[in-house]
Amino acid sequence: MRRSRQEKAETHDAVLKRASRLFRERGIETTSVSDVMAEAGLTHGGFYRHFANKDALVAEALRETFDSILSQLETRSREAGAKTAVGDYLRYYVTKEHVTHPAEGCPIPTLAGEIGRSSDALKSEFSEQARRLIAAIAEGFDGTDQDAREQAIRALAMRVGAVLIARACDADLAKDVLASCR
Amino acid sequence: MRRSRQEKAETHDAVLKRASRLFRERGIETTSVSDVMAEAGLTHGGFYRHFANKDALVAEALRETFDSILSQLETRSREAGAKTAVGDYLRYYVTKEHVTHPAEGCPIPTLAGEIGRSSDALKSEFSEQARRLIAAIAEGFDGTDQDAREQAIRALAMRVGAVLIARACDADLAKDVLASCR
DNA sequence: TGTACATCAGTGAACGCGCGTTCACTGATGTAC
DNA sequence: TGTACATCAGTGAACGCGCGTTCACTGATGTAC
Repeated sequence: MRRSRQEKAETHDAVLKRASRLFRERGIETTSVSDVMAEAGLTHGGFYRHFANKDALVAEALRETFDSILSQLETRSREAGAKTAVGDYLRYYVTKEHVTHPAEGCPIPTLAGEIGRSSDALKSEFSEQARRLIAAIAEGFDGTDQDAREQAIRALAMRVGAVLIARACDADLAKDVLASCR
Repeated sequence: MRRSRQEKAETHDAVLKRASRLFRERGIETTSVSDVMAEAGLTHGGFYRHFANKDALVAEALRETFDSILSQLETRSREAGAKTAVGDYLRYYVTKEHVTHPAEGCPIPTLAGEIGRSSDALKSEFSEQARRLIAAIAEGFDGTDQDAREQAIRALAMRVGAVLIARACDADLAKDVLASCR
């Protein structure tokens, strides 16, 4: 039952994409290796042909998640300019759509809590990705580089907090939180 | 070995206070009933004389946590006025102290992610407590009630996001995030 | 106030369960000639 | 190009472990008289 190199690469990619969605939807600790493999149509045993352990999957899935978000942002930026791209992203960030569909959304509100309690290696991976996102958002702001970066951090932080709170609230309060942070 | 009514109440309170700290420090899912009981100097078996199940502990501990924070805020508000009390709280929120000591800090950055994925009952409890905190923070802002409330939500959301991100980052990025959100 | 009995706070062994990880196995793919 | 053998992707049973929860038990507290 050995698979070709290409088939292996396809499996690896599929596992990563399923993991990326599941982690954002259910959290890291609450998503099992078996869950991820089953979602990719496989059994859990084969997992260790692709990843050293669950931590390695988490790190790789995190990179994959940010890669996907950043590449969308860059594409839109080339099409319509950085200001529009960033404006659209920040507008989408505080929508009901984003709050109710974490699997397709930003990993920060869902995963940052758990990452904060995990290994330095994962924190370091997260930091790298967060820096990239902040830099991309800063492209949409005016002023000196330093100034734009600070504005980007504030814009992101407020929206991360808003989505985090909105997801933990009843519909009524969630609505107020989103409206106030628009 | 039966204990008096007062001793039972003291035990209940101790368990709640330990749970409040542990949940904020390690997260809900990652803190076991045994951990909490051991921290209170007891064995796990007695837990069910105090709580129907772990969910009930989580809900009660969440209320206890917010009660404690709000009572501190109110005391300070009576001493120095709402503006100063709220100003102090928001300043403390984005300090290194708060980032590195989650056990004594606000439960929102640590627990909101997990609460968002849990039962409606817990979300409803969280919503009630969040509304109280928002109302207390709004006391420190000017304008109409509606206006002050929206400012309070924005101020809280940005700081929740900042602390959440800072805890998941390396020291370098954490510093920038806190500085930008001050 | 004293006594007899019921109650129940806390203990520690035990339960079923799902977790991350390991491993012997299968058979198609990769490689060396 | 064909053949023989080594490799290894994926399977599914098995592992040790810690979890939430249950339960028989102990003996001090609470209550009824």
